[in-house]
Amino acid sequence: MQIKELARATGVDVETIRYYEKQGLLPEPARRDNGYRDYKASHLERLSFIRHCRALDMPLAAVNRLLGFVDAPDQHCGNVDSLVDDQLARVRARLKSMRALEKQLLQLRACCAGIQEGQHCGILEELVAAARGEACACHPA
Amino acid sequence: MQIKELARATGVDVETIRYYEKQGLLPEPARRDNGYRDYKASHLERLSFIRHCRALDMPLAAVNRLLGFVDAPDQHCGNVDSLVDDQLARVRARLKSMRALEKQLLQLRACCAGIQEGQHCGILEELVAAARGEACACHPA
DNA sequence: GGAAACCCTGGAGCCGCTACAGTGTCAAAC
DNA sequence: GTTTGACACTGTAGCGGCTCCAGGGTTTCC
Repeated sequence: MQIKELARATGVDVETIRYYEKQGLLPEPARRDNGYRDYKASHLERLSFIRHCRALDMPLAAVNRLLGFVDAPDQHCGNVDSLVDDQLARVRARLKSMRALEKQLLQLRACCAGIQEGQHCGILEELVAAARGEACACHPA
Repeated sequence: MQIKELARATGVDVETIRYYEKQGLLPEPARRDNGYRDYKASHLERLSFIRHCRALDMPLAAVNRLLGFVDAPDQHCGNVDSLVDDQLARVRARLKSMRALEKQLLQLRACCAGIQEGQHCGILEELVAAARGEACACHPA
């Protein structure tokens, strides 16, 4: 299988595949006489695995460790568990701050609602006030 | 005011302040005889403004445009409005995908619940199955 | 006069790609 | 046989928003 076929089969960009190889996530495939990479089914599977983990937004380092467990399946499973837990914790932390952010932006936007009379922009005034340390709509005291 | 004082007053790292200057977000301050930067109150205010926008997770380019509106306040306010709207849309899109992610990770973690008998790791099996294109807990068909 | 704490510049590193430039190879069409 | 086009290769640079480091200078305090 040429790289393009692997790319099509997995939905991963060609450059990304080469990048994963360079990062040691995907084993180096055999080469044809012309130097082209020649992938086997095992590469496809491994690449799909990687993409699946990436779809869960795991950092490549975590994916790499997971691959290590796949390769050495007699390892203790608790390590896998904690990788997933870590990822979950990261996602939840981000969710929390994103929710706060949404609220702040909504409040900020409300400052501008319909005024728009040239000189006075409620949003800008809010932001400038906030920069002066005063209470602001998005970050109330 | 020396850079360290400005850093303390705003909670921004010294290196980050220099970075903002290099990026054109913070105007170059006067220099003392020894070459040290000498900041004024206006710098403090501007830096606070930048940090406030960054706290709303606006990209620096958007912050820069906002600063332009601050400097030329007779601009039409609708531009400011749409900057905030864009940011809100970005945040909401990320919120959506993060929520999906949380769900997926929860389902994945449930595969492992308490089994842990050496050889069989539910999570790994899930991920490997998913890589084979089968339905998986985190990404059901 | 020596140590600690500050300042400077310029450049590299982080993540996970993405996008080149410059070159080589192969298959099909003319 | 040659020309086109799609594919392949390597290596390097860029993105954002910092963060850290090396290698130097300055100030302050004991």
